[in-house]
Amino acid sequence: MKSQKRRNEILAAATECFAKRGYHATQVSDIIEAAGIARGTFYLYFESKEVVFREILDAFLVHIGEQIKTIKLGGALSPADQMRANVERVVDTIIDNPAPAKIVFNEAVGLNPEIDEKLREFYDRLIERTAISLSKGMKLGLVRKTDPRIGACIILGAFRELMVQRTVFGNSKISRKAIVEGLLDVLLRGFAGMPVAG
Amino acid sequence: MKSQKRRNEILAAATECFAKRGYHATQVSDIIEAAGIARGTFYLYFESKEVVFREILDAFLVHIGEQIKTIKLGGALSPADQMRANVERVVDTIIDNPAPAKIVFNEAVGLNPEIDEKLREFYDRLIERTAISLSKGMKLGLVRKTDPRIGACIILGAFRELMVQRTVFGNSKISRKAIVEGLLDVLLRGFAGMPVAG
Amino acid sequence: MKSQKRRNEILAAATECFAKRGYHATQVSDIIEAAGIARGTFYLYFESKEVVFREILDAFLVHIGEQIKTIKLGGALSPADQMRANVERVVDTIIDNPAPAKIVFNEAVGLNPEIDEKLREFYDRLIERTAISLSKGMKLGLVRKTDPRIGACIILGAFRELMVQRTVFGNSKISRKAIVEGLLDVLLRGFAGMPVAG
Amino acid sequence: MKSQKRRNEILAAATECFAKRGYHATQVSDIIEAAGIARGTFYLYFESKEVVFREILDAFLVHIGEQIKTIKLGGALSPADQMRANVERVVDTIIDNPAPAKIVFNEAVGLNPEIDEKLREFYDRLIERTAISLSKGMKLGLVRKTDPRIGACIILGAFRELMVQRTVFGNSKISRKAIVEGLLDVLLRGFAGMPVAG
DNA sequence: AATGAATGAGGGTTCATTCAT
DNA sequence: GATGAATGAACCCTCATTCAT
Repeated sequence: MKSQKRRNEILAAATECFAKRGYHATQVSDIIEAAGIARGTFYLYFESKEVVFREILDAFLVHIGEQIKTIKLGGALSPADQMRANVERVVDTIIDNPAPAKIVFNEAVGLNPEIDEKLREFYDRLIERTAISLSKGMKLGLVRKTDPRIGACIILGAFRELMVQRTVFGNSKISRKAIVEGLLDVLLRGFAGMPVAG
Repeated sequence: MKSQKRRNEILAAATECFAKRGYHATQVSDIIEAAGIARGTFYLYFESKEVVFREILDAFLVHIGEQIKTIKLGGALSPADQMRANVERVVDTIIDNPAPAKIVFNEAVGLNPEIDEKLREFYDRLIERTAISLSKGMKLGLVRKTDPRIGACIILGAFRELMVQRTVFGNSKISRKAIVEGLLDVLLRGFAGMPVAG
Repeated sequence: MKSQKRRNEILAAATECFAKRGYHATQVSDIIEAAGIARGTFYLYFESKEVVFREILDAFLVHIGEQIKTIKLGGALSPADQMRANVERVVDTIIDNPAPAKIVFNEAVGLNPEIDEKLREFYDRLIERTAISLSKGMKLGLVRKTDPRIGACIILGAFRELMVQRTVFGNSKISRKAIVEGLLDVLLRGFAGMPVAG
Repeated sequence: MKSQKRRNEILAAATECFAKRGYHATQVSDIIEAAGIARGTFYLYFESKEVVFREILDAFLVHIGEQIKTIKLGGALSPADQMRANVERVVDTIIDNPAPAKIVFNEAVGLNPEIDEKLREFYDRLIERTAISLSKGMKLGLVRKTDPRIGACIILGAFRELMVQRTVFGNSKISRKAIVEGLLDVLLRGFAGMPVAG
């Protein structure tokens, strides 16, 4: 109850610090100062600096994962609309949580093998799910025939880059709408201005 | 002469170490061991660990930058072919230099404000150039009308992701050809299997 | 009344902890867990961890001291029997209280100057009393002429070692009887198998 | 060579500190101050505070062990003389190295399970060897029939106590000669002033 | 130029003790 | 009396950098 609240305060303070300074540059001193607590209190709630970091990461990845619903046929929404809804939910989640997003994009890779593994798994699953969706779409004629895994990488990479621009570099000119519309438009129709032979 | 050779040996050793372990996890001890030199010798050639890292980064970014030629009209090659040539050169450069590539993708962001600034500049310039190319293409009717900066982010993000998969995760199933063809195919024509209204 | 009982519970729990893990390795957390009380409660009954330790030590030393009666002449028991009775009482006390015994043998020296001083005083008094008894015995011809303090050290050292074997190393093959008989036999008659010149 | 010398300097400084203040109370700061070196230098030669302690202990136990020669029959020296020589060598070694001796007697037990095990083994071997010697002596009629292990404990305990008095409590009134003569005299002939029935 | 022993600032973690409820 | 969350001084160890040889 109250203890949970204190825990969340520390988590929030740590998230801000990690986002602002990065993992290595943020000292436990920064976190406890930001949280307004004593050194010992920090260790009352978390085993170590690394554990806090991991928990922030985990929670955010889970949260993001929950925004992505598997696309189903025959429902009220068309596959394209379902996809758009997925994109919108994830974009909103990231825009609403810039600090953990920045941590994931910026700081998480290369810190330690376990964390790397966790991130890799998350990303692999994401690619896998996307590739499967593309494959289904191909069977239904909704998606052109391409290598689904390469396609998944392209989709996620494009998406990731737009989010990084917005979150890490703080380029807020890149609006929610521009991201969603641009992504869907380009990825669906391509850049080519006129039919390309091939 | 000989001194220049020694310098390059250290640089090479450091590149391997940074690629394998990341910036923070590689100690100066690792570098000098890999280079087969004494501790003091390292500091004869480089001011600090950070300076070596910066130099590796710089050299690679310059090298990559050199592979990208501005697309010109009216030459021997069509704009599309020039673009393809650009993509191929960059892909080859990255595939041939996996260690510095891994460093750039994995480790470079968040280390320190100066390095971040440098990376950001590099990336900004890349986006800028890409966006300008897209704009030109739009004027010529070669490229569909879209927000050129968003388009540039999508292109670079898609590209980056494919290279990360190959370099960082060591997924060598993603061949040079698959990258180039997949990227050009999808980005030019889009995923949509049939004309999309709108 | 009830308060006294709670105090004793804490004392007992602390004794077990100190005996099992040693002074430095037992944390206040161990004691309160063993006692089934809250952290603050511990400090209602004792000023500090060290004070508890001191109290355990004191009580045991007093208790041991009470088992040793000054040997008197002309009573119902011979001096030898009085000595034997002393030895038996102390052995029994130690065997019945292995935990505080282990603490005294194992942990008490070197912790802090005050405790050291207290132990030293106790031991000095023990040696003094033993030496005086030996001196008296010498005057009466019951004890051979030797340096009484050296003699006292030998007696107490031999005794101590047997008790340590039993208590600290848990060597229960060393029975009460073996200790008492062995000690009296050897110390009275010596190891020599045949009269030794000198 | 020079490095070995520095190592020994640190070892010597640490030995003094441990002897003076005890293991827990001596900080690495104390050792480096005593050795006149910087903090990092300490860790250049030893992994940790505990490792230095262990090394001091080990070296001293080995050294002591080397002073004790197995008693042999039929040589130039009688068994009694060999025993006396053993006692004299060990007493001299301890008197000449009061600091490590104090550490072994005072500080070593209860620090950590591994160290405890090592000390216990050393002591067990000592008791074993002594018990075997006593057994042999009994067969030859040189030693009266008693439980050899109890006898060994008595001998070692008596010896230990005399050395503790001298080393730990700094009681230099207990001279080398008094220790050797007192020990041999009492242990061989016993305290009894006149034949004791039994 | 090369060496490697020496340096010491810096930071994460522990745990006995306190105090508001 | 009892509780347990909060405190913060204390201390060990790391590692980039220096400098005498």
